[in-house]
Order: sequence, then structure tokens, then C-alpha cells
Amino acid sequence: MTQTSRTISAASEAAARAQEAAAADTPATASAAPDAAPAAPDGPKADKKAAAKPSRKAGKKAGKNIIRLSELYMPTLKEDPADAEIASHRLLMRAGMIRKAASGVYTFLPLGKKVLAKIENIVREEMDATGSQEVMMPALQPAELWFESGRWDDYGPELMRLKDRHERGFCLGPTHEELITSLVRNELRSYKELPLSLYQIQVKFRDEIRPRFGLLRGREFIMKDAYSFHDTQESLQRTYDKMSAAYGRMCDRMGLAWRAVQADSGQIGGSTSCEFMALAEAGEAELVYCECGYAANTEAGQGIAVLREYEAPRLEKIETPGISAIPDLAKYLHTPESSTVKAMVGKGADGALVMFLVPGDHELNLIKAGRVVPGFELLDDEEIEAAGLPKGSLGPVGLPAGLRLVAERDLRSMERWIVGANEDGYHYVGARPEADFTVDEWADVTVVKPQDRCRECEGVLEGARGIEVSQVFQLGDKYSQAMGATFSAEDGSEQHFVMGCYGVGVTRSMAAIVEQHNDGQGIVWPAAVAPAHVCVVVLDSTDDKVSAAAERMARELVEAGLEVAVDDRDLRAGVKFNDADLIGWPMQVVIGKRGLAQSKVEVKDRKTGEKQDLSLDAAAALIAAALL
RNA sequence: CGGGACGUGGCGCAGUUUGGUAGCGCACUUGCUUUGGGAGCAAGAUGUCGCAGGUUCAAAUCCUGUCGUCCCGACCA
Repeated sequence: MTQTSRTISAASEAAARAQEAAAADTPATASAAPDAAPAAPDGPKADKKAAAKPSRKAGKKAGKNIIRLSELYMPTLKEDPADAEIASHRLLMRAGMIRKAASGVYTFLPLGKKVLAKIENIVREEMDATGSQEVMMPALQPAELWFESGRWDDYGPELMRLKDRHERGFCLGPTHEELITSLVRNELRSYKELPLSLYQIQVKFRDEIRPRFGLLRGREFIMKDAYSFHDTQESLQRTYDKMSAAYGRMCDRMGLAWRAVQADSGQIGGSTSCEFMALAEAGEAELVYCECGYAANTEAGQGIAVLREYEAPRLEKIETPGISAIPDLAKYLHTPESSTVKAMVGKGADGALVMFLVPGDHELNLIKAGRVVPGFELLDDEEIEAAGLPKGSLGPVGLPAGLRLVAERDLRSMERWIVGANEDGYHYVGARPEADFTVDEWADVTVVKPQDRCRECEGVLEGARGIEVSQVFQLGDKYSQAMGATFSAEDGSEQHFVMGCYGVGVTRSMAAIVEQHNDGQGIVWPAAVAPAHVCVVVLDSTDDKVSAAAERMARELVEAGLEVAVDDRDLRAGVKFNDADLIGWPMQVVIGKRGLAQSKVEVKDRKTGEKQDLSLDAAAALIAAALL
């Protein structure tokens, strides 16, 4: 119990710290921005180019940075693709940024690739700033490493397995703990070299049970994964905090509305873990949060269930004809679902039967159940029958001996329970723990849900949905133990590395950004990740004066430090306007004969839709001011 | 894996109930006109109807199998 609450506060503190750290760092980022921001999206790139080609200023060279739509492979779609449901999938397809190659497998076209590069650069800059060093590990990994860690079996069918011509086993990496551990175990030998942090931006493979929602859940995707090695837990904690702060900054720079939440560490393993959620209805994750700062993924979080006692003077078996489901039972007894108790039977790895009891309006959390009963699995219908139990109306009263009973700890706040009578069509009311049955263990086993009370401050938990864009883990020595990765400590002893790992879903972030930044016309890219800052829409591209003015405009913008696209295609105005809105350049400059006659161009802000007629110089100045 | 749906020119779809030898819109090619919010007219090209069997004089259409894709579910007794 104490241990649990310590886990809670430790994890939630970590989440809150990440959120705060990012908030606190925002001014720093912002103050760095005046230097960095003009070049931020392509800072290092621009520097390199400037160094390599000092002649960049020669007009022709500058012109090379311009994206010319007349030459760009950018097949936009007028209609929504039939197999795309959510906004990001639909719009990225329509804007000609991605195409599907197979279920959950996508090609990135030139514009999509540019956005990807922007995101990768933000990630790279923030990772470099933490002192992590970029490497590149293979996607193709030998099976032996996975035998060593035990995950060849544990990872399950999601692991893409294959054999080479000599029948040797390989897999396509879904993550790289094994690889990185094998990399350092022979050559990272001394505590003096610690801590060490390495990262890569690379393609990952997971044979998802059901790929869906375009880039949000693919079978092949790009991930930034980092791994850190330490001699002590304290050292790990420092890096973990640094990474968390960096992750918050990445989200901010990508323009994401996000929240750091306490998470389960799942298949990766380890103890403390925190996820960064981009808030979105299309998100697959549910989370709860509280005013006090507590926030958690519902699969990992804890709350206090609010229960309503059903007045029953004593234990009484009542007839409930045809009723087995909780909602029907509650309705039949005119009481909230929270005054009933739901029973679920499963078995542990040893095959012993266990019954879990949870409030009727809550769900059993299988992850938590697995912690109480290792290898826990619910019985299927046949097994229930074989065990001599009824399918509905399960309950703790009068159970066969030897069946272990585990109850949600919050149920202790209720004296009299409504439970199944282990007989079709009958339930008990007024059943009292200890008097009418014996609970072997009280534990936290439910899925937290909105309206539960916060365990930290007793406030009411709110609910939201999110897209998990990144996650940080403290792995401890799970992999260094399994794979024998040790170093020499100061006292000369051999010790296992303490490890951390940190992932960012790059392609998933791209989808998350679109989920948060779109409207009826298309995508509205935040400037930092847009394929270019501004598009010069040339309405009469065959008119020499107009195209000359457009060229001048484009060059001026490039010289001001902006990334520029020019829609110089010989197409009708409406098509170009619609494409520009669909693709989502943050700003548009419309240049046509009509405006030029008055020496004016139109500047449109994609986000607000605001349009202004301005002189060429004023337009360039306005755009530069708005975007830099 | 369970349930549902869908595979017909590049894209979006109709045609399938009631078998009769493939159509619409967009895109594409050529020409003319047009040109500030997805142009008009004319001419043209593009499909072994996912694949494999079967039934039939005849199959996009009926039957069987198979592959692919999407949606829902995969704890909520």
C-alpha cells in the first residue's frame, strides 16, 4: 500500500516535472529563438550550406532553395480517399504527402518528406542539446540477441521475424534495447565513461494486430529512440528528467497541445515511465488528469472509485430473472451501477483460479491484475463452464474452496455489496466481506476513469483522449542483467548498467500535428514543421511581368531567411488557392495581374484566413515578421 | 483472431437483387475559347470487373475457394 502510493507520487511527480520543466524552459527556448528561430527549422543545415557554399547569396543559388510546384511531384486529391477516416490520414493523402504501400505501410512523397525532415530536425536538436549522441543501428537484427533478453518469445506475434538463406533467424527491430546493449557491453567498461546516452532516428517494424488511422498506428514507422547507461539510479534519474524536459520542448516546438502522463511500461519493461500525449479525439489512449497536476494514462493511473451503498438490512438472495449484465441489474434494483460488484474469474500462470471483484461501474485492469497474479488471463466461456461456474451472476458468496479472491481496495469503503449468486437469475444484496465471504487480498486492480477522485488531492478527475507521441522509461537493469552488460565500478566491482530508454514517434507526431492543426480547407501547419513557410501563388504564370514580380518576391523572402514555395503551375486560380489551403503553407502571397496593376499583392494568413493587400516590400516584411 | 463491409480505367463511384458481353464524375491527351476560389465545348486514350475454380449457350452479376483493404471488437460475464 505504501509502496503503491509511493509509486504513484513518484510517477506523477515525474510527469508533473516534465510538464513544468518544459513550461519553465519555454522562455529559454523563446529567448534563444531570435538567434535560432530564423534558422531554427534548418539551422544547422543553413549553417552547413553557408559554410560549404559562401556564394549562396548569388541570386541563382538562393533560387535553388525555392520549391517550384511546377516541378514538384505533388499529386493532390480533390476527393477524400475511400479508406481514410480520420483527419490526418485524409489530409496527408489529399495533400500529396503520403501514399499507402500496404496496410500500415506508407511512402512519403516530397512534401511529406520535407515535413518529416523538419520534425526530425527538431528532435535531433533537442536530443543533441541533452548531450545524447546520434548513431544508426540496423533495422535487421539477429534472433540470438532476442533469445538472450527472452523477448523472442515474450514479444509475441508483433515481432516481424524472418530467416536468411542459411536459415538463420532475424527480426526487423520493433525497438533496439537488445542491439544497443550488445553494442556497449563489451566496450563500455568503466564507470568513468558513464553516463552515456545514444540515440538514432530510424525505421521500426511492429506487426500490429490492426494497423489503422494512417500514420497513427502503422506496421512500419519512424521513431527516434535513445538509450542511456548509468552507474546509479540517481544518475539515471538526472538523465530521465533531462529527457523529459527535452520531450516537452519538442512537443512545444512542433506546435502540439500535449500533456505528460504517468504510464505503464508495457513490453519494454522497467519501472517508472511517462508518456507525452498530444491531445486529440482521434487518439487511441484515454487519460485522466486533475487540477493538482496528477495525470495518467487510464491503463496505468489510479483513482478513488466513488461508490454508492445499496441499503439492504442483511444478506438476501433475490431473484433477478434473465439478468446477468451489470447495467440491467442496476436498473432492476433502481440503484447506480457503482453499488454493485462485478466478479471476473481467470487463472494465473500456475493454472490456479482467481476471482477478481471490482465496482460494477469500473473495469478490471488486466495489467494490474497481472501484477497481483502473474500470467493472469481471464477464462473463456468454455473454461468457465468447465470450472462449474455460471456465465453471468458470478459472485464471491459460496464459492468452491481453493478459489482465491482478490478485491479492489476501494470496495472497502462499501459495507454491503450487491453480488452475483453463482446461479443464473439470482443475486445477493447486502453481502458483507468477512461476514459472508473472505477476501484473500485487497489490491488496486481497476481501470481509473473520469469522475473518480484523485488519489493525491481528492479532486475530481477529468478525462481526455490523446495520441501517445513519445514515452520515457527507466529500465533499470532488466536488459543489462539478461544480456550480461557490466562495467567496473569505482570500487573495482563488476556491476550491471542501470538503463533508461526514450522514444519519440516521428511519423506519429506528424499525424498528431495534423490532427490538431486542420480545418475544413485542409492542413494548417505550424511554421516550424511546414514544408515551407510561405507559398507565392502566381496567378498569371505565363505573364512575364507577373512571374518576374513573383520571382522577386520569392527571392526577397528567401533572403529574409524564409523557406519559400512558388506555385508557378499554369493552372486556374481556384485550383491553386485550394491546393495552397489544402497543403497548409502558413502564409500565402497571391500575385496576379489585377493586383499588380496597383502594385499590390495579397497576403493570406492560413490560420486566421485574414487577407491584406500590400506592396511587395510591405508584404515581404509582414511575412518575415509573422514567421520569424 | 471474432463480427461487418468493400475490391469495377489513375481517383471517387454506379451496374450485381432479376446473368445477355461495362458505364458516370474527376483526372489524363489534343484543339479552340476561358482565366482572382476546383472552367466550357469538341475530339480522344485508358478496364482480362482482385485472383482461381465451378454452374451456364452466355458471368462484373450465381456458387465455392482464396488474396487484399477498411471499420468495430478482441476484460467489462
